[in-house]
Amino acid sequence: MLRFTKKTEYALLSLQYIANKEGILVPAKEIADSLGLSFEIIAKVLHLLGKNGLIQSIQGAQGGYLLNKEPQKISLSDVITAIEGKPSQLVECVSGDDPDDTNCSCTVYSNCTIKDPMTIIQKKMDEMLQSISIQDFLHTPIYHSITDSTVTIDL
Amino acid sequence: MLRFTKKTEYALLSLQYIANKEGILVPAKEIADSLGLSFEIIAKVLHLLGKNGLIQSIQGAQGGYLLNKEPQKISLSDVITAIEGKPSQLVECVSGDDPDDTNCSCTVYSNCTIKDPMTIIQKKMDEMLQSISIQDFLHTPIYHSITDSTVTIDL
DNA sequence: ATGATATATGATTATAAAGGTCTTATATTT
DNA sequence: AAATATAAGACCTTTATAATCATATATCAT
Repeated sequence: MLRFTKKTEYALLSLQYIANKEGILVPAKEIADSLGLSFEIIAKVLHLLGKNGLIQSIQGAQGGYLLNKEPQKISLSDVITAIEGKPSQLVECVSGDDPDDTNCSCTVYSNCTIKDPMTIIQKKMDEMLQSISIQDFLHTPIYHSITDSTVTIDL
Repeated sequence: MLRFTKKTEYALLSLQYIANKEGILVPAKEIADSLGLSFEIIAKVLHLLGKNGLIQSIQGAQGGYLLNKEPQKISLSDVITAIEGKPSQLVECVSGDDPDDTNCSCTVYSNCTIKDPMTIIQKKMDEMLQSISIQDFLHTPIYHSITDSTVTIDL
């Protein structure tokens, strides 16, 4: 359906939140409360982002998360890959980075007649997803959190 | 999950097939047989393409389908919209053509902090989908159908 | 007219993906 | 030891996808 999953959406919101804190350890609960979402789901998303090196996790009391790279070095493509476990694939048999791959398990079409154009489309999509970073999600007009009363206004 | 649906895939294969016939009426059964897919599913896809003006349908014996516009005037965006009933939306609340829309029903985030960047991403995606046409799916190296023995080789 | 061919359309069913909750384990600080 | 916080897997519900089934309608050929 060509739609981001909710988890990807939550990941972007969380990364935006963490980035706006600039280096301060942020616990999952704070993010969940701020977004009005359940702790469990945000914890799961953050865990995936941590496992894939996008954020750093510090366990234990006073623990939390912080970015592991600069916002402009975390691409939308990175986020999707971290959350979904593999890069975006518009169709099952086209991977993008491997243009001549024979991973095509579709026995439906004896000779696949759309693979070549699909590979080009996939490549365009990848370029787009890689060109967008968390930096593009910062400096929103008004940023407001519940647990902390600072209001950032971008002029 | 950022993936084309099977119906969209079938629509592209069907449009490619019809376009390659250049003006000859093609019945749904011929396309289904050629692709090794069920008649019912192809008929349903073709019906949607017809209802949305991408192809023309002629009912009755000796009937079938043919393109209603030139291949370069049928965009990937048109195909998706025809099949899914509405344009592609990366997130529920961002429509693309209406940048200041307040269709955002998400009560989750009191102030949505990702809407603006999402609108930009949606716009980029729309541009990409509109830039690709059925023309880009033609002239594949080898085209072979079961019901007719012609083989087109693109040099 | 009528039978054959072909599209139109809704109902139904099965499978897969998404979304979310619950539970237990582990790590760290105070 | 208690409190705080992440790690990770099991489980359940809902939604979307995929495909089939069934029936109605339109047109051509005889």
